[in-house]
Amino acid sequence: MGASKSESFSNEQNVMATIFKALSHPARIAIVDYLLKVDTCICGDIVNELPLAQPTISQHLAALKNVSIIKGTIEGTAICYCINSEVIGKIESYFAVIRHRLVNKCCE
Amino acid sequence: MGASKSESFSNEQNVMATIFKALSHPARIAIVDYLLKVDTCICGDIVNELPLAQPTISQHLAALKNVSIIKGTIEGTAICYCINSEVIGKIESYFAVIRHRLVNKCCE
DNA sequence: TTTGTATATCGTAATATTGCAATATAAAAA
DNA sequence: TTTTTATATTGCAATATTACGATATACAAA
Repeated sequence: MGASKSESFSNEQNVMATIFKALSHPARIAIVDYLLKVDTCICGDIVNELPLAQPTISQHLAALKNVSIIKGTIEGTAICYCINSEVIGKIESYFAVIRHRLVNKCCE
Repeated sequence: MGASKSESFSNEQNVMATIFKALSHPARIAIVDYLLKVDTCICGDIVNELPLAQPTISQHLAALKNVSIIKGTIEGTAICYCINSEVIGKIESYFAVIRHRLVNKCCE
């Protein structure tokens, strides 16, 4: 085998795993970091910021865009990428539920 | 190549990517879900809960344990796994920072 | 000690990811 | 139209992940 048996899990479980997979590479964390650091939404000069070739950055951006962690808006020739706070909120509430359920659990 | 160039990124970026990678598979999300659902910390009957073979579950548990999302305590022959709220807190503060920096950003 | 129970590790096949050179696309500028 | 600029896609090699049968380990019970 080798492929993950996603049919065996709930839709919600697959969705969360897919979101976390998008964040599972340091380059993509670095892209999120950079998008947060710059004041305005920034376009493709992420290529100058990271030690990766342009096609590689483009792939990582696509991975983040596919799960809507970032959004891209066309600005002339360039594309302005920025963080989509909606998905951030979804992740936050996932952990809020965990936090809530952890109260009065064992192992502490 | 094919290996991710982790040397090129900050330690914090690698740490966060590694934590998210541990959560990037639906079986591991299902394990976290299950650990939250059961009242007490549960041991290896996760094998009966998920449609995966015992060695596969063991691998997924090891992946979660490696990044301290879960902790395992030996209880006789069995091992009692449970969620480690410390790491959950680390992830929560990561997103709290993002949330904080998203205020007054563009793209909304 | 032998047996049973719980979990981990090994070996390996199938599949997915990563990275980049080369190339394509698409819109603005000349 | 041609050129430039910004980004995406293709193709492919290197590497990582996933899944599981077989086997090992480790401890408890008989």
